[in-house]
Amino acid sequence: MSKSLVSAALRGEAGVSAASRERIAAAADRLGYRANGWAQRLVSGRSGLVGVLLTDLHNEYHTDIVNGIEDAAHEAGFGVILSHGRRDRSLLLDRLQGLIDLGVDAVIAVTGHLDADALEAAAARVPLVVVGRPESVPDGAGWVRNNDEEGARLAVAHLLSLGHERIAFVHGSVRPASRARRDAYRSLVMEPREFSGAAAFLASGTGLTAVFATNDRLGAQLLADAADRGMRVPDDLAVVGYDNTELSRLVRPALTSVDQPRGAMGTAAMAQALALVGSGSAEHLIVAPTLVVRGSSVRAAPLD
Amino acid sequence: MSKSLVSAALRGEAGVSAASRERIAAAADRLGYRANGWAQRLVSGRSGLVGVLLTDLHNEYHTDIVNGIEDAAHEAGFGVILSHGRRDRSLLLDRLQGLIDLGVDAVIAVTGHLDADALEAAAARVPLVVVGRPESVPDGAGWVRNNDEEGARLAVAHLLSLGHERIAFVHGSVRPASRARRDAYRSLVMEPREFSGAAAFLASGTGLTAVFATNDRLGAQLLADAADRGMRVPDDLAVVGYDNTELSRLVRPALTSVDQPRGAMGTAAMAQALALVGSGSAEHLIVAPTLVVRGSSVRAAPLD
DNA sequence: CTGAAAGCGCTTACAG
DNA sequence: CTGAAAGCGCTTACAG
Repeated sequence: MSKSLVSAALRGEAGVSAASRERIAAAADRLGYRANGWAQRLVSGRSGLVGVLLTDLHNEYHTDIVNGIEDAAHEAGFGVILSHGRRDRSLLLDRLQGLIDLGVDAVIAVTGHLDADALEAAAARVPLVVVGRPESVPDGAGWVRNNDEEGARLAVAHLLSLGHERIAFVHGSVRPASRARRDAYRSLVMEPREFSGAAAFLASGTGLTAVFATNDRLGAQLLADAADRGMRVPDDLAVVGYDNTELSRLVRPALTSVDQPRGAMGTAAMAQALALVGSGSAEHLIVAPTLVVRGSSVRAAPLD
Repeated sequence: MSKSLVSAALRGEAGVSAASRERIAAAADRLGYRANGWAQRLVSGRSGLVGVLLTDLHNEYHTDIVNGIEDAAHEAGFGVILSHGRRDRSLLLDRLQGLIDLGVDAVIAVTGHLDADALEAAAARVPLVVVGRPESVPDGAGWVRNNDEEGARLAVAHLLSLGHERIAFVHGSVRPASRARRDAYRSLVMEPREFSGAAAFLASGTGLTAVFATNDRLGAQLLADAADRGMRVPDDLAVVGYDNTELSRLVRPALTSVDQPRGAMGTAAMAQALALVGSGSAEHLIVAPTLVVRGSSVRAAPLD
């Protein structure tokens, strides 16, 4: 039983008799032997690992994308390593560097918070796929995002179809995704009114009858603030959010929201990462959002 | 400029002149050189990495603990690798094995979902710290959890002090933490009534006036279901949750909830992991929960 | 500070 | 299938 035989058997290489394979597996089991991963990686030059960089763990949007990535990675025999930079730019860069130094075969950045330079630098060192909407994506990197313009259109068209004419847009931080939604909103509404934060909107007292929030958290905040002021939703105010997270189902009235196919986005991102590792090139993908109607915009809507 | 000098300089070892250090750093920068981490780990036998095993990403409870771990790890010069097994037992075991195979210096399992055997096997292979409440924790492993009995006592005492006499307990899956809360609840209430799930409670129509939910998600679900049935909270029904997550602040009325010092728990877990790596032994830590009163139990409570 | 040597634990050919 | 050899890219002594 040579060293090479054991190595081949343990890695499941062809050309090892069933008898040896079994004997070796049994012995390894008995001895608790496991190949040293660092030595394997050192010699093979590949890690079998893909690094996932997250902005924010505590957000279902990110989580479901990660699940999609993990499913696809597992199927391809890859391990997934998660790292998260909260919303701190320098922390995010630090974690990105950490993943690259670790030697992952590819990085999937699930964030819109990295600037062009940082992405450029990362893409030069490792196959890179971005999920989300940063300022720009370097050539040669993969990219998956939803069609924000279309999502905004769905939201606004829904409110217009309900007879609302004075519709506001509420955003938090102004990032590319939010900006795209706002631009689409502007092009569809006669007198666009934008507010930064739920409080600003409600304090304005402008008599607007509907609001499109750029994410569910803001949407939920609007519902809470409206309730605190004794406003009835959707009668006094109709609200539409974005992301269709669990939150949209837990609040009352439940929140009408634009859905992104998160699992599919993760799976596609992993497929692009594999393509980059293999052929060196990857496609970009823009997925279509859909609208999920609930009680925050239509009284008779199902509770979900 | 020998290989050894470069190695020492790059690792910031003492005994390298400032001049060499600078020249070497500059050259490395120019060439884009970075030491191969696998080779370093292979030869040093240490990874500088701690693996964190999560049950569920999309839960603020877990997220804040991770933040605490990361802060402490960063301070100690350690990197953090996250891995998550959703709520699937075999997936969780798989990920745990993956972390160990990767060669992390310690594993922090932020979950109560691993059974005694799995924990025992893991602890035999790597310094292990558990955050949460599994069935049992192996000797030699670190452990951090909150005092569930005390948390339940805070919740029930609060409701009793408001004059409620018929208080229900609602749980989801029955795990040790939930069981401990239930046992404490039982010992404090005259006629304990337990329900599995929010729907079961509300369908019962028993005229109970208050409910203690074993987590915020269930609490939020109870609020939603109560609203759907036209019940007024807290007048018709008072609700208390557990975990004091963002959800408790976003729903209306806002949810009274038991808080665990999550960040501190993460920090303590990392400290235990370092102690295990160093001296080989670690303490157990049980932290005290506190009660955060909001509108779901007291009408006049601040909105938060 | 320098430089050559040994070795970390594997995989990869290669001759048998 | 076997076994010896070389090498992956580093760090660790060690003699100068």
